Amino acid sequence: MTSQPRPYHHGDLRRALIDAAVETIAVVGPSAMSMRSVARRAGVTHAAATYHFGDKAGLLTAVAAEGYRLLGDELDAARREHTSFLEVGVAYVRFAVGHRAHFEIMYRPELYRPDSDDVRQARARTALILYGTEQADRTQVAAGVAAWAFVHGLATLWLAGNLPSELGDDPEAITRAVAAHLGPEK
Amino acid sequence: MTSQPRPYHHGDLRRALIDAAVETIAVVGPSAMSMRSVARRAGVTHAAATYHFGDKAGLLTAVAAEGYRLLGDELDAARREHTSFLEVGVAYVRFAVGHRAHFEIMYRPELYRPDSDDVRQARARTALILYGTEQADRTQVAAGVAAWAFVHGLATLWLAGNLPSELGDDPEAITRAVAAHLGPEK
DNA sequence: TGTACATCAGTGAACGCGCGTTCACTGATGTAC
DNA sequence: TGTACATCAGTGAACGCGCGTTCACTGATGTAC
Repeated sequence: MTSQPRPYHHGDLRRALIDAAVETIAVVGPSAMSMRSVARRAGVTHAAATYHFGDKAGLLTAVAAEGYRLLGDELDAARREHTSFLEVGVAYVRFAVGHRAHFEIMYRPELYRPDSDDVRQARARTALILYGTEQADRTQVAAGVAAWAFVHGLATLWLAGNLPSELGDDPEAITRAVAAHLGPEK
Repeated sequence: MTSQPRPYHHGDLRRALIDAAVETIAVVGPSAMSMRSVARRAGVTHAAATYHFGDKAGLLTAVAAEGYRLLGDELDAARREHTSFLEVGVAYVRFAVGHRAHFEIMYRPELYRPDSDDVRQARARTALILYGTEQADRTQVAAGVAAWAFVHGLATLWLAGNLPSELGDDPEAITRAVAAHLGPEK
């Protein structure tokens, strides 16, 4: 118990505020998150959050950028570890379920600044992995988008509680099982 | 110009309030919609909205139920008019793009009462069309979910502005083009 | 090692605002006789 | 056709609340000499 209860200088409050934002979003949802509730959770005056991020959109921009970075890491790792591209899709669903708060912010661009350099770079890297290559032709892009749409839809439906219960409650297993039934629709 | 400027009794304010809610959501997004802004748009005191729907969740429940009903209608029509199941998927995407406000509310169950009878019935009908039959076996359900996830993901990515611009700007055409590249992933 | 000073990090109070809900009310409509 | 009365539909004012942002401030840290 040598820790000071409330050091005036936090050490890494920026980091702590992002974590607090993620935790808050996980509990109350993306639209109910407030600067004040985040600061409260971090044990700090709410003005401190504005000091570090400028405004609310600034904080959420940091969350979104971190989300894209984490997603890129996980997709990249999945691609290296498995020969099956399906496992990249499974990693996508695993990310969405495991990092729900990040995921929900990322796909609500009206809440942050999707054009910030930080976000654009991290997002471009993710897209690169999903499309396979930098100079993808139209066919490669279409194939990448097909896979992306499938896993994104599956993750979104899962998070919203819209998947039928017959499929079980393991989102990764569901992904593998359902993917087997994909096919050009007739 | 025989219309009275402000009749005390509206005639069908309930209907008008739902329309106003949908329009407001289309403009400011689902989380920024307020009872007051909706009433303002309908040209009515904000207390009138509470009178008709009980509370804010009540109004959004009505919007969600109407959304599921409209979606069911469109999917049903597509199934009757086309032999290709793909066109049911295209109808799904068309609905999402054409009824963005309804669609965004429907998949944010934390904003309304997804367990209300109204919503449950309309949602069940939609699911029925997507799964094909009432006593669907696990394979049929998995195939239905595969198709549903794909079009849902495509619609969601489109609405969030996340699809690469090379694919053009016609969501229905994109759906047909991209669906051709679906396949059990290896 | 000590001191002066600049910069950084967080405080706390204040601001004006829009919100959802409640409530007593009144104007309009419909029905019974 | 007329009247009395109940019910319905919407009003307008008030409530308390949490919010994002601003700002003068102070405590803590780091650096130059």
